[in-house]
Amino acid sequence: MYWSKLFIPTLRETPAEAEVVSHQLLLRAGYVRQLSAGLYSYLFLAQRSLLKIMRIIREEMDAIGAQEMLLPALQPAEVWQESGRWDVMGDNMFRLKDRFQRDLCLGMTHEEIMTDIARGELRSYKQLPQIWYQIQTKFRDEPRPKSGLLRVREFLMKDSYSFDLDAPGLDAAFDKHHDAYCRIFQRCGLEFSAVEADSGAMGGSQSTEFMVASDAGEDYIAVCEECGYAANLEKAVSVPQSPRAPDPAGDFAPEKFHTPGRKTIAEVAEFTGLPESSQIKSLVMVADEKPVLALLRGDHHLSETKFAAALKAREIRPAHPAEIRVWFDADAGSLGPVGARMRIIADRALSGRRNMIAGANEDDYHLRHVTPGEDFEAEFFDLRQVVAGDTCVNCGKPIEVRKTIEIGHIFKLGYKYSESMGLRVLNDAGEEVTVIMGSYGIGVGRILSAAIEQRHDKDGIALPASIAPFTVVVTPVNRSEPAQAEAAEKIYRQCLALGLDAVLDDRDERPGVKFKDADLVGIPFRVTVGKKLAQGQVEVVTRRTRESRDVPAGEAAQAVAALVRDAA
RNA sequence: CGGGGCGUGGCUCAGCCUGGUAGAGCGCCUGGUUCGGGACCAGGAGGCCGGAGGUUCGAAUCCUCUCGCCCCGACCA
Repeated sequence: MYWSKLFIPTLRETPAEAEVVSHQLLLRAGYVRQLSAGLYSYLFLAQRSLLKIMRIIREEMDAIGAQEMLLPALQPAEVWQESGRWDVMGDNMFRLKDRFQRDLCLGMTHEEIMTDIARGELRSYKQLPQIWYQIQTKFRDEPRPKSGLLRVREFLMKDSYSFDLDAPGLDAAFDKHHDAYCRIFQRCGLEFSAVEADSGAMGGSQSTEFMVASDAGEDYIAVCEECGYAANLEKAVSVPQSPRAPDPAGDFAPEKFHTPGRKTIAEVAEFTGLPESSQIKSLVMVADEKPVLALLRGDHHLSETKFAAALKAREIRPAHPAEIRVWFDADAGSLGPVGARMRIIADRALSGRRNMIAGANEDDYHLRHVTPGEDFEAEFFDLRQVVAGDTCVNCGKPIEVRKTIEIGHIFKLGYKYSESMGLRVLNDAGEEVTVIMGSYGIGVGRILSAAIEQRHDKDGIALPASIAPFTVVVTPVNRSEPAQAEAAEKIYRQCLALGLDAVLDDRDERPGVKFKDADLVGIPFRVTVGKKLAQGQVEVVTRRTRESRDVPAGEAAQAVAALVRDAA
């Protein structure tokens, strides 16, 4: 294609509304324009990249025997009511009514639709297993769209769904997806981690998330470089660092002492001269409308996911100050387990500790010599959030915490949808059995954003050839030199003949403008046709590394093709 | 939903406090000179100052309401 004819609206300056790098660059490089909060138009360049990403996804999905479909985005309430998610999804779902006042929604995901298709058609174990997928726009009424294309209200997802007769079948489908996903992300040039994850509102027994390390991300993962353990922070386990100071030995009774104005763990630590790890942190939570006191070591943080899981609670929240006042007759900052009249659950790191500091449930007073199991009773669970510096439960090496972008998530759904929606087949004994399902998502747009987050520099985007909008740009330096224009045109045609995705920068612009734009847009290879043409030479430049080699003009296209092959 | 910030040509922003006929740079158009990392000269187009109400002789500027966008938090298939 000829650049002069293309719509590539690059910006010299960074638009003010963009905060994260990928967003800034997508706007500056003319890939996207924003219509409204969380709604983006994907312009020519973005669409080319997305099509390449989707082609990779299709190739790998097809390779594991998955079949592509196209499903409605507009969906009737009935199927969501059947699965129970019409209520569960709450405000996250876009809902509307048709002219007959029937309830509809815009699909956030397609478990219900796929299950509905399957239950109408799958009758026999002989038809299993099946893997069906779709690449489509999905909708979520985000409370706060943000970070450019990372959290949006309308987004392109690939979702696949597996149907199996039994658990080993599901395991196989899950593993196939795991492997296919690794290949997809590798081909997209991403550095990623597959981590254990919480299944959340999707339901199901086991799930793995695919995460790309990035400061623009919203998720944290815990990783052990040594043994490969990796988990979402919501779920991660670790061995905490030992308390900073040993507990006082001896069998003491709790003893109240005055701590005027000392409310936070840090203030009490400073006041007592004892480290935070010698304190018991008391958090008042409300789980499914019932008060619960959660206890942690002073320097630890509560994992709300683990807390909810421990109580099997659907909804949890911190208690309001007014509630705390009523229940304890003291304010947050002076609370403790001794004498608390509610369910108490404690993190395992408190098990076996003695003579710690805790709030006295009286404003401006704390207790010393508080011993779990003696001075109060609690149920022990793992409630603690992993922090950097903890050690791995498998190998004892240090755990690292990384900020990440979630680009894929695969779930063993189990029987959640097949049970509620009645998807059953006959097995070889003629008995009716419920089909077991899995679901497997990839955020297509997120791959693009994540790739840019990982691969950019001060000059712009540096995507790998596999997903860059063009593979090579041929740039004549001086258009007024007919020889350069002719040579560039010829090289461009040779690139096309070799199957390279090429663009000829035939704009009547100064060379600096063309170089800057090519760098910004992120075309992996550039053939510069300039003054060395007099000696029959042109330059082949690699965007990422800035490496440049002179080659005879007639061999330039071949040289680029070779570089593309090497990179793949 | 709570807290904060911002809405002025396509983009980045000044002007607002202290009301008096709307500015700069970049981009865009025309002509010319240029041509290896976002050129130069000359000429030109383009703005209901987010919207509505109010105060005032007079509002981009002051007041009220409203809409939108961004950030932090809550939330996050």
